[in-house]
Amino acid sequence: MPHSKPRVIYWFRTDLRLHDSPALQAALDLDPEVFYPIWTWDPHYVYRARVGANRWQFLTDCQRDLSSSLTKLNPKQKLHLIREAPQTVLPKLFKLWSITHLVFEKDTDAYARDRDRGVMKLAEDAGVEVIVKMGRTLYDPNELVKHNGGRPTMSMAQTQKAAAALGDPAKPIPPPTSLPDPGDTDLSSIDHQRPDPTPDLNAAHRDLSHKESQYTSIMGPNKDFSIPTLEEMGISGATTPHRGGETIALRTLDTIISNSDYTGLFEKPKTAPTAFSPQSTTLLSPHHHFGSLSIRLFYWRVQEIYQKRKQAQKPNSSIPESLHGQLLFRDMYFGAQAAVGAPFAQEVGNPICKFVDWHLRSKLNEHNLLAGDYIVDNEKAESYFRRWKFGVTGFPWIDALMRQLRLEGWIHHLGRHAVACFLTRGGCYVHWERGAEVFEEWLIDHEVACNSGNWMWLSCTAFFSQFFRVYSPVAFPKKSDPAGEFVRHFVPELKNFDKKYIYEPWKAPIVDQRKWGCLVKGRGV
DNA sequence: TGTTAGGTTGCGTGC
DNA sequence: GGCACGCAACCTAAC
Repeated sequence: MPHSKPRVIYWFRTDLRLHDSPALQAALDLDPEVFYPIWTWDPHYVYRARVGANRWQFLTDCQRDLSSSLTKLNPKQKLHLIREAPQTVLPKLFKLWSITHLVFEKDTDAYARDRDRGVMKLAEDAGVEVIVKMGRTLYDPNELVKHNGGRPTMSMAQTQKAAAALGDPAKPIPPPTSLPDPGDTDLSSIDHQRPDPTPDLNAAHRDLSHKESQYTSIMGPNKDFSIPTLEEMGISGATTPHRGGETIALRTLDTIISNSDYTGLFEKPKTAPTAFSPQSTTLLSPHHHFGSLSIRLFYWRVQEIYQKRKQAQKPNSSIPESLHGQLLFRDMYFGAQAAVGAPFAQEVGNPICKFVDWHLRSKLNEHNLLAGDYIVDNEKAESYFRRWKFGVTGFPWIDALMRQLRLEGWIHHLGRHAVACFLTRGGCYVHWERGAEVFEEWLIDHEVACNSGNWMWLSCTAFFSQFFRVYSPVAFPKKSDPAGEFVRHFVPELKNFDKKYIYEPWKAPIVDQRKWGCLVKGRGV
């Protein structure tokens, strides 16, 4: 039976918000007869991407918050979380729900691009119209590249120039004030396809005493499209204090914006990487990753502050150190990624990445893409790598950062510089791809474009080449934390050490080491 | 085709 | 404590 009004699936992915969503707006502008906000619980991310407990928690925080916001707009609505791969379940939904339109925000990562290309073909086959809108960055990365002569955006100067040609970023659009009903949602007639759980890159995070049950039923254990719990994922050990969701994101943004001096004078290089509780930067990056905060809303609210301060003749910081600069850096990396494509996250086949004969090179698959494993060419390098990962190098500054990363899923940008420099050109000569994989696993704000870009930057393989600028694990943290409070917090075995030795405890006399309760250098070593 | 200046965020020294 | 300077295996846009 032909339908006069559109029947729309809105496919949420990394755009977990209602405010300033061009794609959501486009879906609602269709004036749908029925509207299905869905999330597909994709086995690719569950098993084949590296995602630790803290990021799973952040994601499900965002999903729960979004779902409750949808319900507030229409009590019949929620985020319909469907536990099957999008590639297999979407065609079944198109048919079952007589869908006319599929709408989603563009995702620029390699897997997502392939997935979306496939899904668009399936939609075409089913006679479903697809609407895709860019909403993740200040500028469409492809447009930035076009205005950079078709080349990857490799510096802030290039990015600023291309951005200037494109004009101001779009103004944010308000959230919807109402939502149409969903139609019939029962999926029990669907032939549920459960994924193959092997190989499971996240096996280390699964608690073997719990059996995972995330894919047992397509609508969840209570057949209500519930968001999977960490228990259902078989994952335990989320330890981060940083929580997700649009509500928290908007509240955090308000707090930042309400501090005119902080917002107007923000200069990244002057923020302390040793500050914790509270941190010295905004901690909004995970919200940008999951889309619980619009990048354009942040940009324009900061712009308002700049304007007001200018009128009051107060100083403002400027790009690249300013808050606007931080947002533009993100666009620079997205632009570079867009021009390079899938090899952006690796060295081989990546035209912007310089070859260095690092230890622990990646194994590649038949397409010359990372195979998920690496070659141990050198036992010492492997040992350095493992000690780096788990925060037992013996350099307190490095160990404190890596422990904070594992525990909280976030470390300051300059802390990331310090540990990345240390693992690669600064000390261990381990391949930057190893470090990037650890960040992928542990960061709650992991973003392929920014992560790969920053690792190439710090390893001097792209974007940056002044190899002689090395972060000292002793001198660098001293600048902002001479007493070593950060180290004392995250490496508590050193908490009694005198500040004279806090960054190089091996220099403390053995008698003092005994007195302070931690023997760094035993006799005979 | 050559030269030059500049690049978000270094360190150690000396004043 | 703050600043200037040398270090010196770079890269590349702009002229």
